Amino acid sequence: MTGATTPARGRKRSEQTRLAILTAAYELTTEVGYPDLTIEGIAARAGAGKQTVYRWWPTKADVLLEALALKADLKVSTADQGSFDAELDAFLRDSAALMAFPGVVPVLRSLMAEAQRDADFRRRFQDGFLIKRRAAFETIVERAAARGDKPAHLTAAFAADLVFGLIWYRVLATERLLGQDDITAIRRLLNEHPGEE
Amino acid sequence: MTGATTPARGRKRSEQTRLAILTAAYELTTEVGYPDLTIEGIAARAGAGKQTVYRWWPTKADVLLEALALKADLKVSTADQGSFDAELDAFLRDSAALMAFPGVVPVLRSLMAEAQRDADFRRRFQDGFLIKRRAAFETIVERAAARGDKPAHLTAAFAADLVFGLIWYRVLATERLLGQDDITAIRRLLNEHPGEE
Amino acid sequence: MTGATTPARGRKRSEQTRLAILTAAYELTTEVGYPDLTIEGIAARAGAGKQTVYRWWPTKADVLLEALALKADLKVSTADQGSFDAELDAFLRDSAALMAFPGVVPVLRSLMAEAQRDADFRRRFQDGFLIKRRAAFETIVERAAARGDKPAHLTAAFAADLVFGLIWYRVLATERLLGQDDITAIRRLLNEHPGEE
Amino acid sequence: MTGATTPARGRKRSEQTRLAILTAAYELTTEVGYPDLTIEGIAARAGAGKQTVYRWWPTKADVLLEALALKADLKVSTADQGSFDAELDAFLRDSAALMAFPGVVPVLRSLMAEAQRDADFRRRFQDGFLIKRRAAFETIVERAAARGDKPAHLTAAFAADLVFGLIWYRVLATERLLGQDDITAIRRLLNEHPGEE
DNA sequence: AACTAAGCGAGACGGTACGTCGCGTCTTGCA
DNA sequence: TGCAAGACGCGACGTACCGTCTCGCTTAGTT
Repeated sequence: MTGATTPARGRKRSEQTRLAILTAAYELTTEVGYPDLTIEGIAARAGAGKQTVYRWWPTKADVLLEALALKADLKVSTADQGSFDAELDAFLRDSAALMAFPGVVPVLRSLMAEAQRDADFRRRFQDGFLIKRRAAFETIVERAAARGDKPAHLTAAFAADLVFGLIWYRVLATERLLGQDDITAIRRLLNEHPGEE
Repeated sequence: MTGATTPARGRKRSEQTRLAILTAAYELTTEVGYPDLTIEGIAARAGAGKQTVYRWWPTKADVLLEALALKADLKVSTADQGSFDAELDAFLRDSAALMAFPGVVPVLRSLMAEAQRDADFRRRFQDGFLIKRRAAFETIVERAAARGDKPAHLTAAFAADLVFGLIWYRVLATERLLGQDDITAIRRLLNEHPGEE
Repeated sequence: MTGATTPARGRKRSEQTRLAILTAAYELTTEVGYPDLTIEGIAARAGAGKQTVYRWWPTKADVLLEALALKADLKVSTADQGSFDAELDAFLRDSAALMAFPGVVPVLRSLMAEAQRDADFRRRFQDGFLIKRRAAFETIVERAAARGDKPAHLTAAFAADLVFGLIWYRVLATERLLGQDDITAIRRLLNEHPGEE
Repeated sequence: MTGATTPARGRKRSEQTRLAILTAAYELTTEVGYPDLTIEGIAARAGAGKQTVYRWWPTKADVLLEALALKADLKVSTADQGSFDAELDAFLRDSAALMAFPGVVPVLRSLMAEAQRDADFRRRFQDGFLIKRRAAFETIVERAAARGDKPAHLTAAFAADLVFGLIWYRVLATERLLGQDDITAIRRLLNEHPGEE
């Protein structure tokens, strides 16, 4: 049971409006950029009232966070591929693919930026995005450990910090996105000499 | 000569006002947070006119970037310490020390966030902060390479991406700042099996 | 029969809800004032839905107009008292008594104000309130004329304008309500030299 | 001396903008009516910012009150004309003329309506309009008293209540404005038999 | 010493988005 | 069909800052 909430009186939330708002937010971000994205603009483009936006999302960043899930495939493969290296490769390719979706990189930048400004959104962004992806990665490392496949001295947490650090640093601080050479370099780094001496 | 500008007629820029503005900006950021930092607020707190702020800085982020240099020691040791590992250790300790300055972490977060929103400021932030620190780190790696001290397969650029990635990821995406254990882990990672072929 | 409407299908109008709405409107007006009186507020206080209010009254002013009849005694004595002066006295006392009902003066002010803004309500207010009271007064004057009791040069309409003008002006433009001295002054004015030619 | 206010620093108020706002308010009222008059609309029509309106006037009614003085001739003749009746006649003609100005009657209705809703504006309306006109009228009556020209039993205050009551009642509660016959009737009423017995 | 530029604090200006509030309409499900 | 609940499109509210623009004053050189 999901709680004894009152049995849903009154008019129901319009799914059509919800989608119109999410789409409008995503498109507007790519068109005018996040700083010029406004709740007013989202509502106007979606043919919705401002109140309707405010009723369901606390900030424009939250709209965008939900829109991201609607527009881009956020799934990360964590299937057992037999070896740590193969799973790592799959994970990194998935990540690169996500960022190749049109509009995703600017949205990610904007959300991370917003997370620096708004402590409440920071938490929602961590819970709704960062932690999920991190958990997927850590699953891989832990399976590798169970398999005896993992380099020594490499905790799952530290490996995650390294990998996500690299990805995010590239996005936030440089203009160089993750390429095949980077994937190769990471795989070599994390696989080197799994504590054999 | 950097241009034959007319030899400074009229009243000179007030250094006192400049410092008052930088101090006001830094303090206000720690007090109310970057999003609630306003040019109006800075000017009022500094006892200055808005025009004076706009005359010398394009955005509030630029004021803060300059204030950071005023308030915190941005120097990084790049002195030759004989070994890559020793210099790496010194560099990481310097970095951790910078972030221990009161108010520095919130300011760094805010500047990086602003760099995601404002493409012009992004460039100024990269040139005025990110690239400088990166150059210092790369100097260390290159000296190690010259010394034959550097791990194989590790370019200076990739090492820098890894290290700064880790540092920034911790600041931006988590609440865990760089600790002694992290420094140890990085040193081990970057020193492992130096050039075994 | 007033029309061959289908003989009332479905649920009947709830008298209880009607009274709850009228009472809520009246009380809210005295508590927060007419400008802050809202349909939403009335419905909420009455435990009714907004739709129910809109179904039966076009505007909040109309609710209040009906509530006035519920809360205050709107009856004016027009009984034949033998003389114009006696009937005038009774009429003026009734009027003063009405305005002594708690909450009546603010409501009258609000309704008259609304009548200036909304042409449709203006008509309903005139028909449902102003004209009725005016008719009562003119009845008195006309009976006086029939009796030979009426001052010369005094038409019923002009006398009504004078009397209602005085009463309303006091309410709308001053803080001085009608007192005994005013009643005396009016009686003297309207009775002076009755038909001396 | 008009007070030791600080000696006017900063940019001065723009008289041009002030007039544009007053004109816009007056015109909009005649075009869309007072209820649909909005500060936003006034500012937009005047080519001004909303803040500029709010800086100088507390409510739209105050804008209109000041606009009235700009647009209509509010002067009332109180010159000594030798007799009470002549001065009364002049006063009533002036009043009728004011209300013949295009747009004045709707504005007066709106201001009086607003004075019923907003206690603060009520005071400003009384001080800035009602009391001034009343004072003019009472001057006339008092001069008549000094001249021995005034009817007995007629105080200046009561006469003012009667006259302004009639005028306002006509405007607020009826569609019949003050005409020549009304002026005649009032003159007769206030002049009749000046207490000669 | 008089003149001429700036720089400066102050603050009014035209804008624009904010987040809130109430409007009047429209489901939705129960009586 | 009436009704309570409540989501919806809409649009004005009054506020907050934006970045620009006078103002009058101060502070330097330049004549």
